[in-house]
This record gives sequence, C-alpha cells and structure tokens, in this order.
Amino acid sequence: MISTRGRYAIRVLIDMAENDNGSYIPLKDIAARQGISKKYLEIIVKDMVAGGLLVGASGKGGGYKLCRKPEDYSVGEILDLMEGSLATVACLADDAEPCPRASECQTLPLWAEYDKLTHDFFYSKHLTDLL
Amino acid sequence: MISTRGRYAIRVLIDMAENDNGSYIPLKDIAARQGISKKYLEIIVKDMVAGGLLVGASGKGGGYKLCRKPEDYSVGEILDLMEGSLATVACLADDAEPCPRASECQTLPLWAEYDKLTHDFFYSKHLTDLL
DNA sequence: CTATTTACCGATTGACTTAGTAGGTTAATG
DNA sequence: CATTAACCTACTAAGTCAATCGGTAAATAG
Repeated sequence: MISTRGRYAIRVLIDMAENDNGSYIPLKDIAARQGISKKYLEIIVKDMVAGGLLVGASGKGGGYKLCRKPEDYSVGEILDLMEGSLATVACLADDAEPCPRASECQTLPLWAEYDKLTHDFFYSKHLTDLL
Repeated sequence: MISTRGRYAIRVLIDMAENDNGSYIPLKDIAARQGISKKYLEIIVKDMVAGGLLVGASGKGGGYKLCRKPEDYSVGEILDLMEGSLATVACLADDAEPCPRASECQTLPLWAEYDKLTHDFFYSKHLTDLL
C-alpha cells in the first residue's frame, strides 16, 4: 500500500505544476487547495526538498517551487524517495541484509519479477501524465 | 509490502505440493522443513482452511492436505485471501467506502492501472510455476 | 527597524498492524 | 486410553502511520 507520504507528495507536485506562475508558492495555499493539513505537509515537503524534488525559500514571498520541468519528474522517483522503498518483500529492498535462504528460495524470482514490473511501470509515468 | 502471512502461505503450499504423498501432512513437519514457528503457522493455516485452500484433519494421522491440483492455485488468490487486499491505495480496496474526491482525483487512474497490472500478474502465476 | 510571513525543526501522540507467544480444548486413531 | 494433531482465545512487544504541538530561523514589505 502506498502511504499518504507518497500520495500527498504526488498531489503537491501536481498542484504546483498546475499553479506555477514562476514565483514561490506558500505551502499554506497548496494545503488549502488540496485539503490537507499544512502541518503534516511540512514534514513531507521538507523531505521533498532534501530529495531534490523542490526548492524552498523562507520569508515573505517565499514558499516552494518546482526545480525541473514537469516531464522530468517520474512517479517512480517520487515514490522511491517518499516511501523509502517500493520493494515487495524486505529481502529485495536496497538496504536489505542478504537473506540466508536466498539461493534456495522458491518465491524470490516471483517477487523479483513483480518488483521489476512495478519499477518499470512507475518510472515510465511522469508528472505530465497526471495533469 | 507482502507480509509474512502471504509469503508463509505460499511457502506452505509449495512445501505441501512437493511433499504430497496423498495422506495428511502434520503442520509440525512443514514448520520444521520451512524453519517457521509452528505456533505462528497455526494461525495462518487456519485461515487457509477457512479460505478453501486446504483441508485439515485432527487426531493421529491427521494434518493438512491440498484440496486441489497445484496448477489450480493462483498466487493472486492466495495473496488476496491472506493479505486481505492487494489494493495499492485504500480507496481501491474491495471494502472501501467511496472517496468523495474520486471524481476529481488526478491520481486515481494511475493507481487503478497499477492495480490491474498487479492483479493480472499474480493471477497469471500458479503454484506449479513455483515448484 | 520592525512586524509579518514563511520555511524549517524536534518531540510527542493515539490508533493500528505485525509477528509472533502462551496455554489451553477438541477430535481422531493406533 | 494414551498419543497425536488440529483448533481456539487471548495476550504482547515492537514498529509504523498520520498526524499535532510548540516553537526557531530567515527573508521581505512597509
């Protein structure tokens, strides 16, 4: 299941792409339009800045701004960043400690195949596909 | 992420298919072969019986037995039963209360497309593909 | 210079889920 | 009738999720 972190991140990016006038957009406006708690969005948006999806600017006239063209954001990248991992099973996560059963595991190929399907699907979708 | 409930259920079925000699297999044997706590497997296997994946028999000489041919078990059915739902987002789960934003939601088609991909993938895989 | 706006930051919380464990009772058979 | 095995209810420790609370730092408009 995709959590609110990933889902809200995508909604924020869509909102920003559709309301982009070149200047910074205050989070307050995005939260109001999307009907999401501004306080909670702060946490999410902070991680998006850290992950290079957005740039922020403090003070009056500040807010957040996209730092790429909408077609250069893939959904897969957004979800990987916000969800930590899209891996189907723990042993296929990037930071997984090697599973001792891996060589004899009869289900691993199944999960690996599904993981590839998932990866290819989400990385083939871009922000522009959602506008 | 697929939890142990779904993963162990598949392993149990694989184990039973590979060690099928026509009679009932005690859970103790499966747990020992798979290196999984028998007590925990009890919970999982109980749900598998309730879901029509297995039949159980009490008493001496009892245990569990497959109730179909291995090719008639789809991975999708197993996971749907054990994980409750394979839905990517809550609003696409079978028991979901309708989302008021659904008609205007710009991401719903994305999740729906991915859900279909997931469903088709797992229902196309059968127990025989894992032996 | 100062009031306002806005991002940024850390800690906490309540509800829920996960992966088990503990301790039995019932059913069947050799 | 002793043994084996399924079946059943309850509990728990740890972790995650979706927030909320109460601030501090930075930038600008007037």
